[in-house]
Amino acid sequence: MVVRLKDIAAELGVSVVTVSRALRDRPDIAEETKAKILDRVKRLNYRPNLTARSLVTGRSSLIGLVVPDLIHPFFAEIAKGLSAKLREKDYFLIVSSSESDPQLEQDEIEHMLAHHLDCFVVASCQKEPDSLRKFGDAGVPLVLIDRSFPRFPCHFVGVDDYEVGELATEHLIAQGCKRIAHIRGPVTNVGNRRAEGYRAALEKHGMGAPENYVVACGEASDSDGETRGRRAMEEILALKPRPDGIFCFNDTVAVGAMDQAFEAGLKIPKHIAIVGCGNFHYSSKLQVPLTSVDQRSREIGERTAKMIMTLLEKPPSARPRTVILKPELIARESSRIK
Amino acid sequence: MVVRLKDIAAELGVSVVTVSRALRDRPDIAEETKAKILDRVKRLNYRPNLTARSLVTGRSSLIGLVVPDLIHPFFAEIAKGLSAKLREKDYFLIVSSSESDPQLEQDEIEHMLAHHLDCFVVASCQKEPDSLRKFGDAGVPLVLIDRSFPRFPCHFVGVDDYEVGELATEHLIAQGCKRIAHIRGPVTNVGNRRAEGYRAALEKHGMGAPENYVVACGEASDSDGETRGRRAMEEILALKPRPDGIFCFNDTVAVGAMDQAFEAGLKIPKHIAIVGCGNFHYSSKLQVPLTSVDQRSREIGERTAKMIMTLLEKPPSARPRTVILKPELIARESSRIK
DNA sequence: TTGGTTACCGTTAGCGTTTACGAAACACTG
DNA sequence: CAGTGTTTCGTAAACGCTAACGGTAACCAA
Repeated sequence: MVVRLKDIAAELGVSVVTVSRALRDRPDIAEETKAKILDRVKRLNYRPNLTARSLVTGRSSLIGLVVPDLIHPFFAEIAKGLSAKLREKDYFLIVSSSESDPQLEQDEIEHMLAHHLDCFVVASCQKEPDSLRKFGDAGVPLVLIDRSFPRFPCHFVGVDDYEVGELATEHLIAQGCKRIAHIRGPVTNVGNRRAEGYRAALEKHGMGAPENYVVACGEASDSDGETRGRRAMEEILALKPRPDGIFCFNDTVAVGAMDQAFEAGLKIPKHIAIVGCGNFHYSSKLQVPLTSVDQRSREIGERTAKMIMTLLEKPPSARPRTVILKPELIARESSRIK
Repeated sequence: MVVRLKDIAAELGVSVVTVSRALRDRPDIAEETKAKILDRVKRLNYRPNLTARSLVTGRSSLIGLVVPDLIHPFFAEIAKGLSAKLREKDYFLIVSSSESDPQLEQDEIEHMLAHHLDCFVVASCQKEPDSLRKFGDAGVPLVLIDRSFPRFPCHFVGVDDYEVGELATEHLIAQGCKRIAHIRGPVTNVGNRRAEGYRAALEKHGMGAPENYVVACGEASDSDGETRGRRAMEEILALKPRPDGIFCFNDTVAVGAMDQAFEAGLKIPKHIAIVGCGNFHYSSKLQVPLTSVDQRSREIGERTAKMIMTLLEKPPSARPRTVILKPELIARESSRIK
């Protein structure tokens, strides 16, 4: 049924190795025989069994991608950019969604390791990086994206989240906001750094913010981000004096926050200015187009692909490689106070 | 470095096969030895090499998914539902985005076939199904989703697109629209069936529509769907008398169409009612919340996973299995005429 | 001629696992 | 006690491919 190397070899009266050589474009084969073989290969519609090849070469041409949520535009963009670049080098992407569940993430990674993938790309939802050390043990390169860990040196591609918080807050200040609140994300490096950037920007302008101006909304990257945004906004709207500007952890949360504000009869940006993060492709289409900090998801995917290639081509270097992209603020209606 | 069956066998003084039996929970092994082996397996953190297993069993536990666009919420949802269900049975998903390019789709499928996946799930952008016949030749089950082909019997999961067109159009009629136009999608089964449903609904109510009320916008599933929607809307707005209701091929196109209407100074739904298709998760958050026909993407993913399981467990049956889901209209502001 | 190089191709031995088969030990039957 | 069945294990072969090595023939320089 399915054609093997052996079949082609038998038909042409050559050895299996010779056919293999022709297919992999090896130098030690005569042009004439090579042509003959390739012709037959094409006519028989032969496809090399990559599983078998993988077993002997130890390379599978498969890359693992584990993200918290595949629907989330940020990760979907990354997956797309990554997949597109990898395709050029004949690599495939195996994806898995951890649903922001650290245990599930661990299980999936453990399972993926059994498939002997060439490299892993993980946007990890772990609190501590301990479980990620198994990659080192297994000798498989790991590239973290979006989220890194302090004191865990590892290849990384993402934006500087401190800068994200700073950028958003500076913008609100420039728009004339006096009382700027923050709906912060989970207690992870990302959440912490954005909050730090937010505080730093305020202090730089001699503004500061009371403790209760920072409201946590939990694991905001999953699908109920909107609900979390609504709940956080409820708290914020109860504050006195009411904040006049909010930096939201991401656009999903911002959408929920805006909904809640509308229900309370408030106008955006007149009463409250909103800045989100992620610049999802629908953020410009919202009822009130949302100002957002772009996280360069497409570039993250592409740069990650590039990093993987150098990682796989060159001998494993001890030094972790890092690509930090500059976030970019896209100003829209939701923060246009003037 | 990496532990093999052989290593465990050597440490315990048993044969490789015995260890293999313990791991796969085979009956012909003593409980005592099995416990001893499993204990050692756990302590050494052994992971079976699934590549090697795959080579001999002929099953890889990998499923291929090829869709036109990974960012597209419809396909992203499908990927998520599929991946979640497959995980329960220890299957992984290899994804690829064809970018709505038939040639690219063919190449990717061809390449994927070399990896000896257990099953393929394809939302094909081919005009003709000829290139899909290779699955039959290769003996790999194929499940088409979202898009099927007339006169090409194949496993299929999706909604009835004729019904989609009918449902959307009936709704516009019920809302009191008198001149209903259609921004149609590509000349594929999906595009054709929706247009047929649209025409049928009109005729059923004795309305009909002039030829130029149907405007094509091309391959609308890719990322520039909005631009295509705008261009199509331009044509429609030039018609006299101007249509008062439009059924758009999908929500992305509808967004573009609405933008164009806004720019022309029109109000939605007052001057023109809009119905989209797909019910993307942002459609309810738009400037004017969009009425849309839900395509049950999550269910498609899950039902596809279920179908794959029966396909892989049971002997290959000749009869193609088909799951046709009922589309559901979600009424929102964009068509609320009263 | 001899020795050395090069071009080309085959033989052998795996890669890590599973399947098929057989053997040993033991218990049970008549 | 021979014969039969059952339980538990090992040996050998295979899955389809590639890496490593060896061998042959042809050609060239000394």
